[in-house]
Amino acid sequence: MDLLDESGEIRATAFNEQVDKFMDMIEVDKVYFISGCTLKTANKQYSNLNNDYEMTFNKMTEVTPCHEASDIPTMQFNFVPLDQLESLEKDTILDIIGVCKEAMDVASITSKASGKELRKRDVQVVDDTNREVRLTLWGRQAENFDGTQQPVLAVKGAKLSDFNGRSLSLLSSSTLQINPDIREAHKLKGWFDNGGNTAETVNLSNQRGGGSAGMGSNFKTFGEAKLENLGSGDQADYYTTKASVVLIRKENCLYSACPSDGCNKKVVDMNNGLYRCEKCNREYDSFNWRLMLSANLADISDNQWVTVFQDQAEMLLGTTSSELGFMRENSPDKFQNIFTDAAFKNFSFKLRVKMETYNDESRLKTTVVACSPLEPKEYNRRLISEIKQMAGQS
DNA sequence: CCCCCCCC
Repeated sequence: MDLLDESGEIRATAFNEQVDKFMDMIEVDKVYFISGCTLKTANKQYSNLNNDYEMTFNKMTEVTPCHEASDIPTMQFNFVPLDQLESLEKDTILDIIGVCKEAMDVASITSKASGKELRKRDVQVVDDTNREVRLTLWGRQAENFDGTQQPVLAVKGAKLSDFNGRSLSLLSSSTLQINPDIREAHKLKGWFDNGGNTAETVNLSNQRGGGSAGMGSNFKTFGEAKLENLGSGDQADYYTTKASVVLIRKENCLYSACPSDGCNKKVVDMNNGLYRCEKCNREYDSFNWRLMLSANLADISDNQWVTVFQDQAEMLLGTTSSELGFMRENSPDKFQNIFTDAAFKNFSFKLRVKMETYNDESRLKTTVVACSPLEPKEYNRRLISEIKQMAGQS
C-alpha cells in the first residue's frame, strides 16, 4: 500500500498473517494510525514514491482507523511531462497526466509467460508538450474504460516500456484517476479544449524509420524495403506492410506432412497405404495436409514474391489445409474458387527478409511471419501521422 | 519475505 500524509508519501508492505489480519480493514482513501512497522531502504526499481524508505508490517504492527477530521491529501503525483519519456530508461516507474485523445477497442491476448487470456485496451494519451504516447490498460480497468469524452488521465506508477519507441503500461500497483479534480488536470483540459486537441503532436509510440524502433512498427512499402536493401545483412530484417494479394500459385501449395505432433516434415508415400517420415524415422498410416504457398503481393510501390506457411496461408485463403486438400481431390471447382477469392484482398503483413544461398546462387527470400486483416483505425492513424510528418518536414 | 505485472 502507498501511504500519504501532509508531509509526504511512503510505501508499506504486509505479508501473510499481516495480510489476513488487516486487508479487510484497510481501504483506499481512508485514514489510519499505523505503528510498529519495520523501516527499510526502498528499492527504487519498483517504486517512484518520493521516499528513500519503505515500511514492512510485522507482528508488532498495529493499524487503527482514524475517524477524526484530517486534511490529508488523497493522492500525490510526481508527473513527468511526456516529452521526457524518450530520455528515461525502460522499466522506469513514473506518474503521468494527459488527455485521452483516443481509445482503442478492448482486445484479447494470451500471455506468453502464463498462457493466461488477458484483456487489454490501448489508449493514446497527449499532453501540452505536444507528445503523445500509448498507454495500456489491463483487465477490468480495460473493459470498463470509456474514452469517448476524451477524459484527462492521471496515472501514478505506470511502467515505461521501450516497445515501438516509448509506451506505457499500467501495473497492478498503478493508480489510474479519470478526470481528477486537481490543478494539473484542469490546466491540461483547458489546453486540450483550446487548440491542444488539434495541435500537431509527436507520437512517442509506433515510431517510423530510424532503424531503432521495434520491428512491429517498422512500416515500409516494398519499394522502400528494396531501396534500403533489407535482408542483405547477416541477420534477417523484418518489416510490416499493407499489401494486396495479386496471385497465389496453386501448384505445390499443399504437401503431405508427418502427422506426429510438431514434426510437419514432408512424408514419402510408400504406395502401400503407409507414409514415411525421414525425420521421425518411421511410417504412419495417415498424413496431414499442410500449406506452403508462393504468393505475389503488391502495394503502390512494387510487388514481391513471398512464401506463406500453414497458419498465415489458412488466413489468406480463408480455409484450412485439410479442407483444401479435400477440395483438391474431390471438388476442383471449389479448390479453384478459393484461390480466385483470395486475390486482391488487402492484409497487413509482417515480413521477414533474408539472403539465402542454394546451388551457389544467393537470393533474397521474403517470408510472411504474420498476416492479419487490415485494422482500418490503426491504418488510418498511421496514414494521418505520415501526412503530418510530410507536411511538417517539407 | 515482494519486486510477476502480461501482448505487439
